[in-house]
Amino acid sequence: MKKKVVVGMSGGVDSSVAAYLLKEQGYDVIGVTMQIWQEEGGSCCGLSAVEDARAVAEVLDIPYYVMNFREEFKCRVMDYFVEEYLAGHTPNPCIACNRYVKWEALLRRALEIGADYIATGHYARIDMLDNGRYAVRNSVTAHKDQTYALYNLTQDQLAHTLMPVGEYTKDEIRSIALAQHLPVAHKADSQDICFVPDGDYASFIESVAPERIPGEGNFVDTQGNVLGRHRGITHYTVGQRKGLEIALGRRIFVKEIRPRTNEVVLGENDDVFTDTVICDRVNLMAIPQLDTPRRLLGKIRYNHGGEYGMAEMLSDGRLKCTFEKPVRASTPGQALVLYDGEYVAGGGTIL
RNA sequence: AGGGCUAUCGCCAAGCGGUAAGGCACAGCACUUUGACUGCUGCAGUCGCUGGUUCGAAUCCAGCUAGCCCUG
Repeated sequence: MKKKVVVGMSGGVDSSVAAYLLKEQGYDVIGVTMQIWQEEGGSCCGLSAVEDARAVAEVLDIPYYVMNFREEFKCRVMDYFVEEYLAGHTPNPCIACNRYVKWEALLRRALEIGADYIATGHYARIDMLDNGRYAVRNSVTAHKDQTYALYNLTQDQLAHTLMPVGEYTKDEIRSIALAQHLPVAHKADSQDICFVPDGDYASFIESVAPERIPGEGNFVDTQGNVLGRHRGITHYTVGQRKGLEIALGRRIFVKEIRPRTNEVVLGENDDVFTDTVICDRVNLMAIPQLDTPRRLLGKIRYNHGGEYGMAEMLSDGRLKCTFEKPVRASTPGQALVLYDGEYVAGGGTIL
């Protein structure tokens, strides 16, 4: 009997080809588009996403459904996103969306309708290791790797997930889409935060929580001297230079955000490097535990080349990574993702 | 209401008689399946105002205006 798999179809090239590949591999494929937020125009799951995904499902001749995940998405992604910024952190909504919506919620619904797996169009692979653990593995194309945003998936989620696109390069995926006459073959890659299409996330936060946004405050230097006024801490993130609207005659960067005092600390580029990063909410993936310090490659943001460091668990359950070379702009709210070779060893939320 | 100094792009700042450097800020584009970083491009027909000298002035001269400092 064929294994049944639910493919999350965003209407983009990657997930469309994922559905095709799985069908070719002999799976019983069901296409699903997750409805996750209201307004149209978004790259992720707006109206065009549904239309495109439906068109692809028709070409592939697979059953297709639209499932409503708006509640989960609002709660686990949008609310989280806003709360983090209000707390002076810089969230990564894609990571939260993956763990809690794309996987937790979608997987539950998929299992409910009798599926064995869910699948996505991520450029990553999933292997079961010799130690019995599932781990996300780098895509064959290091250039188009998306493992960073998947570090937070659980063992159970990974056990029920397929990522067929990870075996190919982006060019190959487009070629397949073209060859199969998928109507989305030429669609542009998605980018930016899907629920903030214009990229103005600060205005989004203001529109959602107008009564809670902290007002203006002081820009201060590392000595505490006032340098100027800022527009509110939700407008800034560590390492930022553009948009500060303060002319000091030289490039200046955000070093720290202090929600308590509503201050934004500015400093030189050199001030924004650190060699130790501590995180909590740790999720271990390829490695079952981290009882002794271990040398791993750490990335502190999507698109970070990565830097080697010693990772170790602290007694309180937090994880500390001491890098061999200082990393730039370690930012609270972002994720530290550790790699053991090609595999995601684990990760956590930077404090 | 005496004396001195200064007035060049949003901020800082070159220029010293030959036809407006640069930095920061800002904008656009590129890069990017988070926020950032980075790169590229753009950004004073005009030098506080009004006259004068000169072939030619932001640069010299006079007056005015504004700000700063010192002394009553």
